[in-house]
Amino acid sequence: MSDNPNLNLDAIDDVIHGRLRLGVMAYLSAVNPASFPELLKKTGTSNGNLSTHLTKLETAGYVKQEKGYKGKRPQTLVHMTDAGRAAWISYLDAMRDLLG
Amino acid sequence: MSDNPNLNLDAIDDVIHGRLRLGVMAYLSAVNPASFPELLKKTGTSNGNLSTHLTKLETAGYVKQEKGYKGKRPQTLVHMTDAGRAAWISYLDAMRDLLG
DNA sequence: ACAATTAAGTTTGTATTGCAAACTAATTTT
DNA sequence: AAAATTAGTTTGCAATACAAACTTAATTGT
Repeated sequence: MSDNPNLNLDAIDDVIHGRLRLGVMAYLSAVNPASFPELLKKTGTSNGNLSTHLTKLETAGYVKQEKGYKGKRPQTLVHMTDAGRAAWISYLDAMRDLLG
Repeated sequence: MSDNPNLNLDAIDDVIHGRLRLGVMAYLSAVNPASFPELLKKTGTSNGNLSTHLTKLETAGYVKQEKGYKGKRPQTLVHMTDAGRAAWISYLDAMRDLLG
C-alpha cells in the first residue's frame, strides 16, 4: 500500500558513514588487513583522529586491531571483521538506493 | 609520480554528506522544487531538524527557500540551485570513486 | 463566537562528533 | 648521548545532529 517510496535514511549506518571511517572501510574492503601507518597515509589524517575512529569501528565490531611488532617497533594491523564486511555491503546497498 | 592512489576524502562535501541533507539533496535531484511538508514526509525527520538543515544547505548556496502560500497557509518551496546541482554531481563522483 | 486542533515553521538546549594539539614511550640516527 | 623519527593515545574544544518547546496563523468543533 505504500504508494510512497520514502527515503530510507535510517539504512545509512552512521558508524560507516563518517568521513574518515568511510575511507578506512573502503580501503579495508580492498586491502585487508592494513597497518596503522598505511591507513594514516591513505586517509591523510592525524594519528589522533585515526586512533579514535579505529576505536569506534572496533567498538562497533567492524574491525579488529591486532597489536604486534614490525621488527622492534609496535605495529597495529587493522582487520575488517565478517560483521564489518556485512555492514559494508549493507552500506553500499543503502547508498546505491539513495544515489541511484 | 604518485604511484600512490590515496583516498581523496576531501572530495566528500560535508554539507551534502550529512545524513539528512543527503536525503534532501537526493530527493531534490529528482523532484525540484519540493515543499517543506513533502521533504518532511520523505525524510521522516522532525520540523526542527529539517529547518536547520535546509538553512545549512541554503547558506552553502545549494538550495533556495522560496516562501509563499498554498491557499492561505504559508508554504515553503525548496529549490535546488545550479550550484547545488554542480555540488551534487561532484559528490556523486567522489562517492563513485570511493565506493567503486 | 471562542476554544481546541492542526499546519508550518523557527528557536533553543543538549548530547554526540570530529578533529588536531599535546602527550607518552620506544627506536633509530647523527 | 642528544636529536629526530615512529607509533600510537589522551585531552580539549568547536561544530553537528537532533528533538522539544515555542510562535504564528488557519481551520474545525460546539
